[in-house]
Amino acid sequence: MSLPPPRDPDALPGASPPRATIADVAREAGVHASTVSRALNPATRGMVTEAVALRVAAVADRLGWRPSAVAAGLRTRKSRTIGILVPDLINPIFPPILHAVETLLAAQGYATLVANTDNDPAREALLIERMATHLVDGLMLASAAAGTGAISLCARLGIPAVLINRRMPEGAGCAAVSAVTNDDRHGIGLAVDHLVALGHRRIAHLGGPEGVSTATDRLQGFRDRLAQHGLEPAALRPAQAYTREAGRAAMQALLAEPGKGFTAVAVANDMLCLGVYDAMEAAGLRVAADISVTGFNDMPFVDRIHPALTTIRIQHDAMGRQAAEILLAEMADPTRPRQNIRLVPELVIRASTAPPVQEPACR
Amino acid sequence: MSLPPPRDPDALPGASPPRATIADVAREAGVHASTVSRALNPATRGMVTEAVALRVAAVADRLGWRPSAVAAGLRTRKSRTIGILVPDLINPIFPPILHAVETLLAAQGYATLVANTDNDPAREALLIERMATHLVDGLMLASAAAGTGAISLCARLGIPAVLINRRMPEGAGCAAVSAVTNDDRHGIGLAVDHLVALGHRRIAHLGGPEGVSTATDRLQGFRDRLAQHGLEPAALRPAQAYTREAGRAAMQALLAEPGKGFTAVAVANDMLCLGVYDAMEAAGLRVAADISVTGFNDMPFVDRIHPALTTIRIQHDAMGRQAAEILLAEMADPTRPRQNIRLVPELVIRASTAPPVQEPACR
DNA sequence: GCGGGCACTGCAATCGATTGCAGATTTTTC
DNA sequence: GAAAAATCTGCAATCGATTGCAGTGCCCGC
Repeated sequence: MSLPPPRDPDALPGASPPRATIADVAREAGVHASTVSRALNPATRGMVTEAVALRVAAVADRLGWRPSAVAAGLRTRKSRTIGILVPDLINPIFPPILHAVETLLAAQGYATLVANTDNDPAREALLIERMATHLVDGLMLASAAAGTGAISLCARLGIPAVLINRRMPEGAGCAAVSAVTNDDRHGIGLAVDHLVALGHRRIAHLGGPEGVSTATDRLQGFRDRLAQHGLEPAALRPAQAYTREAGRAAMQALLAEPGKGFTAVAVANDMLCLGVYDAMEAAGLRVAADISVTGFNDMPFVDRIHPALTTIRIQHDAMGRQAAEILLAEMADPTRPRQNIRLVPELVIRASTAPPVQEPACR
Repeated sequence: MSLPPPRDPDALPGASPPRATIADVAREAGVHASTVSRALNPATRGMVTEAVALRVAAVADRLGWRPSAVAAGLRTRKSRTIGILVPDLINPIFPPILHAVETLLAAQGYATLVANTDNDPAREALLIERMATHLVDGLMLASAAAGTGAISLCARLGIPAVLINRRMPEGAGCAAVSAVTNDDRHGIGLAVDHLVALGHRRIAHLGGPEGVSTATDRLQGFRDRLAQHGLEPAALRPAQAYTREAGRAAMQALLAEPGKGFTAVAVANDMLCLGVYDAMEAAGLRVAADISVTGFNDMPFVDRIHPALTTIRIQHDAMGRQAAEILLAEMADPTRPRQNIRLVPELVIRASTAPPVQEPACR
């Protein structure tokens, strides 16, 4: 077991005890610093005699030596640090993903640098630059939206990156970066199938913010599946952001739209659904009874909102793990072919969907 | 504006373009590297002639030079990185706190290393060691529980630390570390007052895991305030952890307890309340109508669960900001007296509390 | 018994920036 | 106009670990 380095008896209360360095260990063990380095690094340990390795390890332990990731990083140009950018940690779908990523990376000895972009491309670029400054070995981007230069910035900086939950549009350098996403088209299709099976014919879509792959894919999937059922969208409207407030505003607008009327709305994201509930409550409409609502993500606690949300469950955990694994693999071999993984989501039926009433509640 | 460094035309696809160093800038600008360093560092820029500084800055910009935090850190022993340890990022009270911390620190040029301890003291110690390895300038601990050596480990490693949301027990080295917490005793008192005002006389407490300051303070506050009303606790039971499942188990046990019976339960934490709702549903009891429930934290979305939770709202944002400010101040001046800040929470009345029924629903 | 080969270990350079010190230049002052 | 002071800038060491190369010693085979 390691002991703390001996405290300097007359050290100032605020002064930290000087950490033992590799040179201290070398002196104490009677060998050269380079030998210490080799003995203590599992990868090079075979290069030194067993006896020396043991002695060095014992001394290092006694002195409480800890490697300096900074010094090693300067020489090796690797920091054993991975950066993770999320648009907004407050959105509860991210913590589970992050947890999976962090757990896997920590087991491999990596530390994770986490930052919020707040959906601001300028801030995103700044944070990537800053992470480059800290010499991150790789980046996980849960924040990338079309048009932000995030991917090309990473490429320019020479930082391996993978996308989580979002992907680049087909064609546009799609092959340049790996991504682990949900099969968003299929997912929203499940919601449409469910609503149609319940008897709904006038179905609206409340989408995500433009430029975000989850939004465009879900919109696309919505139209396609509806068409397969021989139906037309009853109404379409994107939210300004994936927030509760944006969901409320968009639903309010949808309800105010003249004409058509709809008996169900497939919403692009659970967070938006909270706003949809708010808007419906304000308009005196009942979820399920008047208008059926489906979400997307099955984020924590939506089983406890009222009425419990019918939604599409995604694989947070697998998403985080797979993305981390791909990143590690690409760091080890940058020429590795890029991957585009789609995890398949499933429908979770709860209480926010019901057969339509005869007369559409909304106009 | 900064331009990317010129691409090497025959660079391998996987090869990253070599970053410009301070020496490159020095050569190009016709000055010594030390002058470049001084010219580019805002703090030392005054030591250099304006004209030289401008010229160096121009060259640096043209070459796309970015400082290497790693190299600078090696020399200065500062990484411009702050570590943050949370017990479990999935608990939604942490993301808002983290967001506030991250935003404030990022504005000061700090990056944040985030890790989950999963409530495991061994993992916590390991992570602290690893962060020390990465030379973090300071640590924010949202995970500290009594008995873990986290604080003394930080002290031994010479890393300034502040506690968030949790604090050390009085006496036990309480002065050794600053903490920003809620006034948990007062907070739970508000819940008790509210329940008593509604007419409840048989009130139970479902507490947090033992050894965690939020749990002991809230328990203490519960007893004290109840005593002030001339009442005794109807029942007391700690949960094993701050999780939904632990809440369910504890509530189930509470409901099975023979004797007394209670018409209301003050729960130590919103997350536990979700489990309480689960247990009551399973037992065929209605929240509010049969047993009133109060939470703590006002975490996101509890206004949308059914029935909407009456709870104690804490100041996430202020908590994060103040803790970050204190940490920065203590990093700048380690002899600074420690602070113990208690933020005052407020009661948010929703639908999970109601006057008691005549006959206690539970036994 | 001698040379070749192998297995260790030490030497010294290196990563990229910072900083105490000293030298050089300019400015100030008498 | 010279001495003193102030202002810049360069030199070189330094932070702590890694690693290519060279050297030493040992073992083995012929």
